[in-house]
Amino acid sequence: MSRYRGSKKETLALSTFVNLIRTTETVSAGIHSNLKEIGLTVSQFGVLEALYHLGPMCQKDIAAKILKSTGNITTVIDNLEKRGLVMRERNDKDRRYFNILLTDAGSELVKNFFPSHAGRITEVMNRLTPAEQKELGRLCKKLSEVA
Amino acid sequence: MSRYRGSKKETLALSTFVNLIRTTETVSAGIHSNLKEIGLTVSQFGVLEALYHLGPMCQKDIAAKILKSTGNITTVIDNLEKRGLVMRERNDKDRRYFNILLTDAGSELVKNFFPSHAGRITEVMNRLTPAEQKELGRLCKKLSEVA
DNA sequence: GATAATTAGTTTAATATTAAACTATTTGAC
DNA sequence: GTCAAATAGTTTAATATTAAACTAATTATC
Repeated sequence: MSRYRGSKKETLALSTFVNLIRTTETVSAGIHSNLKEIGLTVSQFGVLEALYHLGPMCQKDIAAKILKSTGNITTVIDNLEKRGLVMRERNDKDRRYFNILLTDAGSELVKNFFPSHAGRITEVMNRLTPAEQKELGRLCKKLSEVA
Repeated sequence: MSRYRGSKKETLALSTFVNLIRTTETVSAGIHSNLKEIGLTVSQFGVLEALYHLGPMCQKDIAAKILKSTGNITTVIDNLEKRGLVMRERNDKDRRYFNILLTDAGSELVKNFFPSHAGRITEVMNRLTPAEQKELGRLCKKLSEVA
């Protein structure tokens, strides 16, 4: 097998890319595994977290924040609404918008869960020294920049 | 908002984590956007690629390779099989297994698509110098290690 | 001021994804 | 050799996810 041979530059790029993707998926899966305890999906938690840290937002902004389509946000908000964790509030200045708000239950849930969540992330990321974390951040920023 | 205050170490860990996740998702989405051209999902392409580079495999090994559940692989293989890109072949030594093979059409598809796919990855990763890519690889490896 | 273009959100149809319960087969322990 | 445990794969029920077509509301243009 291994029927494809690229240049040295290409080989390095491919292996770095695969390494990056797999590391991120593995780390992310480990950190999010505890969400099952509170019966939330990663996207549901992402929405609650965004609302908690940034305040009420319309669905389009939520979609941009968690990098998903607006169609998907409709579904996720529907499910969160069914469980009483968020509310839709029609914007009366511009009736195309909903303002999405955390309910008290939603706010409580994030408040209670977030510290242990942050602790889990810290524990994993602290496998790197602070200098290494800063370097990783710099490399990510450079990778994201649209040249 | 911003109702949560952690230590300096925690703040660095959280921002590095978010940066890593968002960068990987953005980079990955950009690279995989061309899959629409050939009507494949990311998982479908991942399966074809694994079979192409590593040879025939059973479903459990495919699942491990692309970091998905075996239940999911059943669905993905079903859809690839419907399109004539892979075949299931019962293993006669141990009839619990299927050997999953690329068809000629599947093999052709990967062979034709892979060079431009590799090119796209190389283009993005080359925003980093080779030394930076190696350092990113080292940091990923360190992050993945179960201490 | 009527109408065209734009915008926020929903719906639809398709595939993905998981955990958990399940079937079929093989292996291991007595 | 028989029965229990383990293993590969499937199914089920639920949510996720997207692109594309759609509705309702707003803004811009003439």
